[in-house]
Amino acid sequence: MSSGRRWVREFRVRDYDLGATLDSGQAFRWVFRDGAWEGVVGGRWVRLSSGEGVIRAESGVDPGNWEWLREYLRVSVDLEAVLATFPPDAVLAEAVRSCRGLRLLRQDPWECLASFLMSSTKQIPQIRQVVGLLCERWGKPVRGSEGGPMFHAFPEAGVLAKVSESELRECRMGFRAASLRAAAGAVASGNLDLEGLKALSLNEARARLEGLPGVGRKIADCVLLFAGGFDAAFPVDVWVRRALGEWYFPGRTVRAAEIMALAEGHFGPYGGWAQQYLFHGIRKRAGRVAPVAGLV
DNA sequence: AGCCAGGCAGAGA
DNA sequence: TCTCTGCATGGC
Repeated sequence: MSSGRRWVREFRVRDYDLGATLDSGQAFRWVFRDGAWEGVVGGRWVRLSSGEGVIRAESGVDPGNWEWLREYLRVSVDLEAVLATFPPDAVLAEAVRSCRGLRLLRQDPWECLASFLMSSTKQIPQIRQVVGLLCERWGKPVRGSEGGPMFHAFPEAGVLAKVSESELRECRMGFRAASLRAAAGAVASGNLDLEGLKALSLNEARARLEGLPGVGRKIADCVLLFAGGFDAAFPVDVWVRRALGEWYFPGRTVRAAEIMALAEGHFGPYGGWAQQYLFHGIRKRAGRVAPVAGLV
């Protein structure tokens, strides 16, 4: 083991469940090891753990002023204020109770888009595997500490744009490879300005993303919610569809249009957060969530 | 062994 | 506008 210098920063937080946040299907690169979460954010390795009213971040290389991590974790978001915007219904109250401290991250738009492009009809552990393979093969090497083991950043769009479809398929992503390659080309060429989406309306930004092959309503909403700052974007996947159907329309079959109308109209300006509570809540109930607790 | 997974797009009704 | 289907791959 290296005994070199370590940089540490503690963020004062309350009601922040790091495990639920990092392992609820928003991001796919966090690994829980020796009591902490290890990952790479914006090309920087970091190790996160929960303490008494704080999130503790460590790195073995100079992290600068840590603002990149504060932004990623959205430490300054007032969760109580977010929850106060939720409609007062019993279903949502129960979901919030079962996932106390779950928060949304602010991720890099390219990593988020690419990851969710590879996600369709895959289980979360499988998505993690595919993303991991992609990073190992084409991501820039990153060290967590002087002389320590090597990690990898998420591959840049410009790199993936030059990779052949069959090489991408070697990362086990199957038919999704062509879409990933096309998206990488659009981003690398400047044809699609992901940062610029943040200045658009939700509908405009969504339409831009849906212009990419392989990106429909659901993947677009994931990117807008998890990376674009659109807290009202409400991705509807199989789990959320199940939760809305079972809990808001119990005992009968529901048409897809009814689900979408509820998703768009019921949950308010932080609907995406409500969506994440419903998603994590029903997956928890189904036994699909690893029991790593840690509410600060 | 067969069904399902943080979907999408094209075809046919 | 709805429903059906193929697409790759792996977990359960």
